[in-house]
Amino acid sequence: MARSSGVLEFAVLGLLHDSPMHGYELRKRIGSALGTFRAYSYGSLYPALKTMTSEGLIAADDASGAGRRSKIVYRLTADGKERFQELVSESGPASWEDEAFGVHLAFFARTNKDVRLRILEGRRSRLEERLDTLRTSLRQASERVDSYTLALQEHGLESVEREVRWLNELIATEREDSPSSRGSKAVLDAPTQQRNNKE
Amino acid sequence: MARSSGVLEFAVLGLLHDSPMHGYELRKRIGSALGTFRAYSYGSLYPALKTMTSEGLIAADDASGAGRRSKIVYRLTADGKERFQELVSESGPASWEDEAFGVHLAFFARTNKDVRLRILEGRRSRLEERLDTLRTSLRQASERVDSYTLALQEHGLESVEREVRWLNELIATEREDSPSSRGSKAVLDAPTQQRNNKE
DNA sequence: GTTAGCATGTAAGGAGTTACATGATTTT
DNA sequence: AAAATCATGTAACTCCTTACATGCTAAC
Repeated sequence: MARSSGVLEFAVLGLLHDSPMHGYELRKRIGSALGTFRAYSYGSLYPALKTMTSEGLIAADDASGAGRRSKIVYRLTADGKERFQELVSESGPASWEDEAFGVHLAFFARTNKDVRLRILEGRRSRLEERLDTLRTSLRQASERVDSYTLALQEHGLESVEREVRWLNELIATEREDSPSSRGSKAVLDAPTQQRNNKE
Repeated sequence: MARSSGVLEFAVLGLLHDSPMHGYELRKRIGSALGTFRAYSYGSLYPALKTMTSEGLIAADDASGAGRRSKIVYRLTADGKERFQELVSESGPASWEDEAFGVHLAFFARTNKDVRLRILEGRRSRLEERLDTLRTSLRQASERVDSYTLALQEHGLESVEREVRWLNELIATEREDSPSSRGSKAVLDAPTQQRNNKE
């Protein structure tokens, strides 16, 4: 029965956590809450809402008084809240990927500090891997390719470098206010978990 | 018969333009030529090569001497060259989208200056629209959302601003060496074409 | 002789968009 | 009363990935 999954489900749960909403509004909020980086069409959203309803994660308060249609307000169920807690606490490799990282960050306020640090540091280590690859390929490229391709790759490299610096600031801020609960050493040493490196 | 389309086709044509290659190598080159921003699996590439062969855009020099399989070298046909010229000369709205813009830039060396300027300026105007939206939503967000969501949106905004500055440099360079062929005024005034603004 | 990397391919399915179809409500 | 925008929904389709299956070739 079409198991719901991914960023869209996560975003819906997170937004409905604040307050019930109908699909149309949900869609706009997803677009702005997730920054630039993701917008969904109704063709994705409405079927997803149906699936999630049938899974019991959300419930439709169908506001049709008489024969009218229109305005279905969705709210989170207890199961939905639980599911959201699961998702928001996930700090493994999957949560440092581009899209997933974005949603996680958007709902950071509902996580605890240890999880936040693990995700931020995980993300950073993921980007550092990418920098390695990029720098290597750029060194080789310098002699083979034209100036445009080079410019493109350099710009890409600098973007990643910028994100790393940005993460460093976030991590520093995170450590600053209240020097972290016990277990801080474990957190500091945490990342660089083995990831499936097929390729 | 499965009309081929999009970034992958474009990239294949562009790379085969340099020299014949087999699929395996094509895949690696696509990954590096297109910077970070796109990599395709074999599950996409090989079927695409088949389709393109059946369309006559590329031809398979099947190097199987006797009963052996393995190593199919693809090369561009006359039709393929023509198709590539069409694609590379396309400077309309579609070419300023993220992915499309990336491929276009990767093959900029095979375009003429007028096309390059139209694409760069188109891309810039597209990003400026995005900046507008982003700045507006950020102004509203400042009072509603938590510091993490804010940080995410600010970082997104700055990334776009950076790309605009980068484009400005590319455009300046483009204009610098040889002050442009006749028709320069038309080129300078060109962009901001009406785009389909449904939303 | 076995592991690693080169090389090609297919089937099933996931995730999302576009285009269409419909209707309610608000604004001008 | 027309136009805009709010609101919901579906069907067809596109594009791509994953997982699997196969075999060659070089290096250790």
